[in-house]
Amino acid sequence: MRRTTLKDLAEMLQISTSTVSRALKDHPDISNAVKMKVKEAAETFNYVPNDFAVNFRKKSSKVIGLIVPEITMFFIPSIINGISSVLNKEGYHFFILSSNDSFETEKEHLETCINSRVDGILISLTNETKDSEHLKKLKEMEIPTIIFDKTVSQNIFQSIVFDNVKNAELCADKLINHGCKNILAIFGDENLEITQSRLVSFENRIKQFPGVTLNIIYCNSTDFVKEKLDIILNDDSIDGFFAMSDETLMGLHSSLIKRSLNNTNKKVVSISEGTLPKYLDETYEYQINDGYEMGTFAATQLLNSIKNPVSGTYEAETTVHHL
Amino acid sequence: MRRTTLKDLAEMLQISTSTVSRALKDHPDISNAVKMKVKEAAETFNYVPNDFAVNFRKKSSKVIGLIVPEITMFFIPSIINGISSVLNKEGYHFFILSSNDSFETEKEHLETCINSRVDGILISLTNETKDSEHLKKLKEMEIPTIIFDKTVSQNIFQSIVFDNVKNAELCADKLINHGCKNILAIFGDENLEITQSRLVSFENRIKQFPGVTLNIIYCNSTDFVKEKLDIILNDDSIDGFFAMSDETLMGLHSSLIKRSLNNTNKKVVSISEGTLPKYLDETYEYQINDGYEMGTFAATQLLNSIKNPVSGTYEAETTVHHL
DNA sequence: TTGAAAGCGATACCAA
DNA sequence: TTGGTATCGCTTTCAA
Repeated sequence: MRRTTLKDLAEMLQISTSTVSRALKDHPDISNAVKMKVKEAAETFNYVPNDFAVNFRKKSSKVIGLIVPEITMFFIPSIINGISSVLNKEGYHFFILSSNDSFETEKEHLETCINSRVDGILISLTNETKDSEHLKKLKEMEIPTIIFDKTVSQNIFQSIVFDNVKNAELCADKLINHGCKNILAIFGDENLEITQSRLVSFENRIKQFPGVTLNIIYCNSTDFVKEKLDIILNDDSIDGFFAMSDETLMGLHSSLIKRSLNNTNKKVVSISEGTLPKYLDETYEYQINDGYEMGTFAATQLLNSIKNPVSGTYEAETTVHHL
Repeated sequence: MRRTTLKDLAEMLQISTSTVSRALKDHPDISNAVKMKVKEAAETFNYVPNDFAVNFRKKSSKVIGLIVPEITMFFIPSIINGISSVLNKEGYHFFILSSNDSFETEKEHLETCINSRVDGILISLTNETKDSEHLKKLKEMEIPTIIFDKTVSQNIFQSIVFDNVKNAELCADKLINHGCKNILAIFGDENLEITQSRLVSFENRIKQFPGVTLNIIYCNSTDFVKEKLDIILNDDSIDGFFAMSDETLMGLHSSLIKRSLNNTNKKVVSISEGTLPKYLDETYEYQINDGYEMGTFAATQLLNSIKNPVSGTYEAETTVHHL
């Protein structure tokens, strides 16, 4: 079914398309009589402006590309909510593209974003991504981009990350304050920067307390956590646990309840996105990485740089924000 | 920065834009010499076709609108993965729009989809949505639409739902087979069709076994589950639990471990999306509603009706698929 | 084998 | 206050 266009209305009313266009958006130049006539016709013929054509004309798609390494249940829903809340208000939409933890797919998605002329990009990098070479093209094409959560050390765009150092230290403090003497810390993929930063700060913090023993394990999946813990938990002297993420926490939780070790005096502290914790054991303690907040912040920063484009490289463009 | 256009290339090479356009897509009419020349120029000047303009010209946005009642951690990630997997392969993208459980917002999102000329819509309705009046416009405008998961009884489009009757019955059977005699069933919002269909079939099934007692509670939030269970669990004679969803299951789980009632001979059976269960108690049993599968199926059906548009109303259009 | 030109639906400048 | 017209970037028919 052909939809009514400006031209259709113009022909029906025997006036020009320019007049119709202006009447529809209450341009002051147009007489009230004409405005009325046009609006009435638009109403009766069910005229709907074609945003697609408008954006094309205005050279702005009003679309943002969101590229994430994977669609996880812990982080993605909250970050989507955060992003939506600021973008929708401003008339923007966004595509979700999942790299499925593949650097190649990430590159393809970037091409897709470029081809479809997104107005900006929000990207969280895959574990396979080691540098930001492939992002330079975006810089050349002057496509506003914000990197969030998973990033690399060299920044050519603004990036937004959680304050891993602070969070890991605070978790360490909680265990110490609870009087734990024999701590088991569970980390994720050893190669990730996110793991390393949490590891170093947690470890350093614990080391400041001489009487405390620290054991560390790395598990890049929830199942792996369970597997390792099945053995480790035979050591009943462990009195404190640290999980660096929701994924590791879930493995830990599963193992503890299996052996009925929850509800004991063993303390569990974790860095978490925050949605899940309310479903687990109420005695666990958390340091929250708020995905919603990251989403709103990232989207806001992106809209800012879309509205105030800068040419060349400024310091402000490569700022790292700690949440 | 202005991006290189077809016209730019044409001017540089002193040939027409039509020739450039055809050369770039290996049209048989074009001589190899010209093709080479054009492709080389395109390469050196970093030419990227403007999908936006192409789609505009072709009157197809290659965009699907995904409207969901809310962004939950249980269902949304898997359904997004399912949808992505089929759409991306076909060169389509999709917007996510969350109605935040508001009928008004749902209507607004539909307008948005219409305005931005999406090629099709995938929609799951809010709890507030009582009929499909507001969807008729889509029918008039011939916008291919599929309703999934949360739907209403009158269908003017194809819909895809989980087989609630079957799943609830199978869960009942599992409890019975385990020898449970005093069952507590936890349901969500009493007003939802999804609740009613599960309720009726579960109840009917249990009633077929005379010696079995069934208690039912309704809780429209995880917290509410915990609250109610805090009292109910004083009744130690309950030997079987049924949770109708991930949300209710999480409340149940939380309450059980709090009282160390997991790992006992009490049986827990639940209808679940499937991602979460592997993190909980390994003795729980599930009947899976696979979100990924629903996503792929819905997207596939949608692409079908985009490719084979039908005018008027056919029976096939209003089919209800049970997953 | 190539080019000219119309057109997708809207906007905005310049005239009148 | 209104109309004419070029234009956004590309595709596609019709002619040459």
